Amino acid sequence: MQCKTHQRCVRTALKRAEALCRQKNARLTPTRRRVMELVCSGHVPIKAYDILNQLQQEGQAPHPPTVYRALEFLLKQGLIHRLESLNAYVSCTHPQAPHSECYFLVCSICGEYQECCSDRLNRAIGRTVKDKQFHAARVTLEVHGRCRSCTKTTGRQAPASGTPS
Amino acid sequence: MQCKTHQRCVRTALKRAEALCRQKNARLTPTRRRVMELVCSGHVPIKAYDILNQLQQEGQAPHPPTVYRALEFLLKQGLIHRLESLNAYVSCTHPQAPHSECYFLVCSICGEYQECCSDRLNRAIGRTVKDKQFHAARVTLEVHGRCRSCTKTTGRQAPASGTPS
DNA sequence: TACGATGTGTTATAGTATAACATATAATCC
DNA sequence: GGATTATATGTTATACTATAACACATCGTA
Repeated sequence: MQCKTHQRCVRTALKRAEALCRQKNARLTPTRRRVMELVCSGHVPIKAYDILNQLQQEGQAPHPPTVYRALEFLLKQGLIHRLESLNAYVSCTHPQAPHSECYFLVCSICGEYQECCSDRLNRAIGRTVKDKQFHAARVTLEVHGRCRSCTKTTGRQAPASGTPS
Repeated sequence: MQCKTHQRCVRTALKRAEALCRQKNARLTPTRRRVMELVCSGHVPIKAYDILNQLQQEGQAPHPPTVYRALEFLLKQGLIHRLESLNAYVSCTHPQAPHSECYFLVCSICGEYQECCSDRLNRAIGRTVKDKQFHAARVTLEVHGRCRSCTKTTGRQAPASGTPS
């Protein structure tokens, strides 16, 4: 984990989500809040059906649409992102910033991801696209490989999914 | 379509695929060849089940694994690519070149795609990744937007899927 | 020809996502 | 407050995407 006390990290993210929704006059209902919390709960992308299973263990017995609707809401508010190459969701690390494009580095060993926004990359993509006289609306950039700590500790194994930090 | 006579374009791609497989001692069986042909048949990404349906209309009655195996083979040979953001497949425009990374521009209006390899982009991604001390193994870069001709002809509609060029 | 490797057929099922319609809750306006 | 509208959720069913597992066939070669 990149943070020492991940619980605090989650609390912060939720506080930010609440503030942002209030500001946008969007309703962060209990279900949506709980889904947000689950997406934040690790530094690892989470799948829709893992969220569903988790909710079902908690006494609620929601059906898939409930989860997908919550995810859709959170995506729309910019609170989370979807990783296309994994069919999985991650929380946005800077939801308050009016962000252009976000890029993701995903470690194939430990499963953790980093989100990065790079002007350099934006410019490079912008130029390439412009060369082709293409008008970009949405950019998906996902890099899979080994993160720093997994490159150092070569044989490192992926932790059990859902491990708290 | 970007080419005048798309049939020739397909023939060329198939010839290239044959040569490449011969060279690599890989077996381009009739099924694989036919799947390759279908992937090449438009400048539009094609879905696995569209391939399946097409094959089923042709008298063969293959099951999903047949199609996915053929796709897997073609991916492995570098003859096609998978677009993660669409769950769809496209033929590679330069299978013979030992290519590092390929980027895709996909038009949301007409559905056509362009494949581009850019050293500039490679460098920019390489630098960003290096900054994070990340070791990249696979890069997914897919840009959705409007292609040149759809930007010119604003109201242009997507052609019926499967239209030959 | 016998053997191992590779490719295909077949059945079943896992995993991901949404359509469509009913019901409930919240926000607004009179 | 009560009617009205908009938004959110519940529920059922189904569509779409992909793979596991095992049987059978074919190919290349010793």
